[in-house]
Amino acid sequence: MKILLVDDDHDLLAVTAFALQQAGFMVIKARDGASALDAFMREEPDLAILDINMPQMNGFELAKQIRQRSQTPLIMLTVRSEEEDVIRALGLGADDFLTKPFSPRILIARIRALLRRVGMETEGTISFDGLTLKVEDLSLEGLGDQPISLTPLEVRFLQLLFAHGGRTVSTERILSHVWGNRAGGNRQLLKQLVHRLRQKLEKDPTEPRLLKTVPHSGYLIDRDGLPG
Amino acid sequence: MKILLVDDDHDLLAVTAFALQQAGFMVIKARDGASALDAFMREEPDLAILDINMPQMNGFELAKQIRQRSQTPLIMLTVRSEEEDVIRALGLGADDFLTKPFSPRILIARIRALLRRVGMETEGTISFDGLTLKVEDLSLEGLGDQPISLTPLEVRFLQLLFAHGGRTVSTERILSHVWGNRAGGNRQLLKQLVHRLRQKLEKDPTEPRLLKTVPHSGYLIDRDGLPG
DNA sequence: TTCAAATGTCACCGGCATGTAACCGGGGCG
DNA sequence: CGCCCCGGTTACATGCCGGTGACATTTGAA
Repeated sequence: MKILLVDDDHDLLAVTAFALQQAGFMVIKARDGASALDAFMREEPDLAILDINMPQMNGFELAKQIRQRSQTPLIMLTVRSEEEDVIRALGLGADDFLTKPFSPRILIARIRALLRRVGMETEGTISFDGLTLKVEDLSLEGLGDQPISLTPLEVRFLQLLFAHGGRTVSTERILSHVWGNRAGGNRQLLKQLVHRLRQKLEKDPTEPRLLKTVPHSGYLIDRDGLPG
Repeated sequence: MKILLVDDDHDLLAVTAFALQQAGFMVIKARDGASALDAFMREEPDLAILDINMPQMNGFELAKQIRQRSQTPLIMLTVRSEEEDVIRALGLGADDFLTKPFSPRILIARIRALLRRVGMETEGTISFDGLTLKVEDLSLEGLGDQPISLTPLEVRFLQLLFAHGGRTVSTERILSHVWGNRAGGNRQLLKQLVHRLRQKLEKDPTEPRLLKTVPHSGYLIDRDGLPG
């Protein structure tokens, strides 16, 4: 999991980066808005943490620039705890906001919560209406007596559908989530993934009850399709 | 957008609920964990805000119970700002965490950010007089018992009519909205779209009650044509 | 290195959404 | 009366999308 960390305070940058690395994240560092945007484009991090007060380009502008390009989760930091700042940051598209000084453990907990919400968390489990997806075990429980073992791609796919709790997820979203930008809009990849997954999950893969297609839109996990 | 608000402090519950209603949310209130869980199952809110300190069942346990069933966005509240509480709450599946006292504006901003991240902030549905157009699902509910599935073009068309809530929309406007510039003023396209849509929506497509023609002008959705 | 699982690529099919053409009937109008 | 514009209707053509099976390639563990 790759995180872009942007702050002009050298010491804080170092100590926060260290904490994140301890927690198992790969950290890209930047010290001003311009180079941060550059690094963002080059490295394509899974999440970005931006300080608001910076030379060159401040955090607000940087957040705006990033949001124009991608939906990457954003957490913003500031020393000031002005109400206006928080509202402005969240309004610009930031997902969370922390006031300095903050505990590294809390930052990490919030990162995890955010990654979980976007379906990118690589630890723990996600449950949905009787089904439990064990991310680390690559398995899904709650269908038959036996847990069903999954492949890494299948887990990433189900994570996204679970995180959206029964609502339709568009094919574009799925493609970018499972394959990243590398996918190149290749729908064939998704067709195969769905096909293979249905062989495992559905009693009758011809008539899907759980993993349903919404034509010209996307896919969804359907609670009505569950036994009982 | 329906929000479940749970807090045992009567005054705070009232004032927060009021602020949320002002912001345009529908609020379900509960004052303890047990009845909150009950209300959650019954109302199926789009988001829940839980206080941690509560009689019967505390916020942690409530969050855990909810998370076993669904991925509904959760925001947790507490007076104590203990680091352990925050980490525990986020670890249990909460998406955000606020320490009392908090500004209602910030709560609302964080709600919006969360809904946006989950994809619920977008115009996912448009309602008009008992009819609900679900854009993501390409479906229309409120006519028969079953939702009616639509095509992408039909959704774009109905989006425009719904947005104009019962007023006539000119053919030119429809053409450019549904087909963009590519339409080239081709009336035939619209004729077909209307015809096919009436086959789905109208009981007697010969005698339209819902999707009416305004000769030499355009089309409109007619509330009088609705049952009941 | 070897082998099996996971993933990517190709080709094809069937169905449906959409586009296109032709025709019908009414009404305004000369 | 005869013309034509309009909206509705029927019929058919076309292309895209999703599903499927077969096969190639990559990856990872033994």
